[in-house]
Amino acid sequence: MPSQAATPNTGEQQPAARRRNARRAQILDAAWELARRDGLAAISLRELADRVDMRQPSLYWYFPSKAALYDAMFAQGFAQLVDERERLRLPRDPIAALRAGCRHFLEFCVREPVRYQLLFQPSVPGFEPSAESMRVAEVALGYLARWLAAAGAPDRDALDLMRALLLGLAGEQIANEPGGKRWIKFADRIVDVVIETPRRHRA
Amino acid sequence: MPSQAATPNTGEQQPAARRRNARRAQILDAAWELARRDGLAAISLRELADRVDMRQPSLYWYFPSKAALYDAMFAQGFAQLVDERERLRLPRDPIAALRAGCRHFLEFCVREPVRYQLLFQPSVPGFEPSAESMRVAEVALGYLARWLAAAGAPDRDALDLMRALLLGLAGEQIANEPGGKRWIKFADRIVDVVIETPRRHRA
DNA sequence: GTCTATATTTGGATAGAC
DNA sequence: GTCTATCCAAATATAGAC
Repeated sequence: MPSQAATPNTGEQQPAARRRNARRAQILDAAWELARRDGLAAISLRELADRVDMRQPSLYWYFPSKAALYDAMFAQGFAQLVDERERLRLPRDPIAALRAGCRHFLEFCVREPVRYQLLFQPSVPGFEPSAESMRVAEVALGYLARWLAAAGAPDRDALDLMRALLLGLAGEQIANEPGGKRWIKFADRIVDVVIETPRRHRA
Repeated sequence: MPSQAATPNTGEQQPAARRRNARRAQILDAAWELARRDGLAAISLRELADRVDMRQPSLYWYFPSKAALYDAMFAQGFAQLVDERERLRLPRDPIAALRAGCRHFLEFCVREPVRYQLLFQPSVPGFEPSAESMRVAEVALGYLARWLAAAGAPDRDALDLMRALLLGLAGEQIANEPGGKRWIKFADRIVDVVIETPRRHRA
């Protein structure tokens, strides 16, 4: 997992700030590694510090609390999603574009199950993302909303349904057959459902 | 939540065993209560013991470990689902029956979010249900499989898809609007998808 | 910025008397 | 069956020197 967007990183940075951000990114990388191995909730600051050749209290110079660490991971995860979506080369046809975008989203989820859990499931007992991190999450959701609107489904129901069905497929794929396609192969089918059925079901 | 099926309860029971099972059920009830308040992973054996007027070590006479407590909750949750499904009065028409069964499932999930998390999400860090508990879970899944088969979708794909879409709706409903219908109102629509689309999508 | 040392809390689990 | 007493491990967080 690339250690991008560990910090807003907007504008110029003094060398000191640059080094600090690089170290933060390094810590985040190690945190994801531990999360992959033991689960998100089981990240230990002691072991995390070991991985980056630090003593545990030194982490507090980079993150004021463990919750802040989770929050940074949360924001980083959505920043990665936004970044990948920005780089996608989508077909011109809006429906084909929506399909491709959804397929990418499913692949994004199953590629890193632990990231999926942090971003889309209430996975860490006491953790709630900060308002700033939620904004990044909403930016990511905006892409799906625009793809849907371009494909002829601009309403809230379509977005709700699309999100739920995609997360349902991703969740089952990850829980039951990580690495396979038994669930995510239904991607195109559910896209058709969302953009086709509103006419027939006048709820 | 009724404290049923705390224990297999098959055959006759000596009075001593009966009292023990009643106490187990009482402990389970209190555990669900704590889970609702603080989350599943945050259940503390000390506070749990307080709730049933015991000292913490006494719990170990009823459950050999905390994992065993979670396992009993897991089995109990699925037993409740099976029990409710057994009592359902379904329409004769197989498609209408499938719809009703799915609507009930969604209602079952949103009625007790913490139970949904334990049964259908990897919610407690180290917990894995025992083989015996998994059998109860499979019995529950069997109902959905039979309803689908009767409605003309006997294949594995239909069951996979149905499960994923239902869990997707339930998960979003619980996460974003507990108590509402913004997602579960799509129940009938996704049922139609699963039983109608196989023809058109020859995957 | 990073360290040592430590505070503080909390948790699950066990031993053994009664 | 239930208790008291205790163990042991692990965690986050803080204080303050350098």
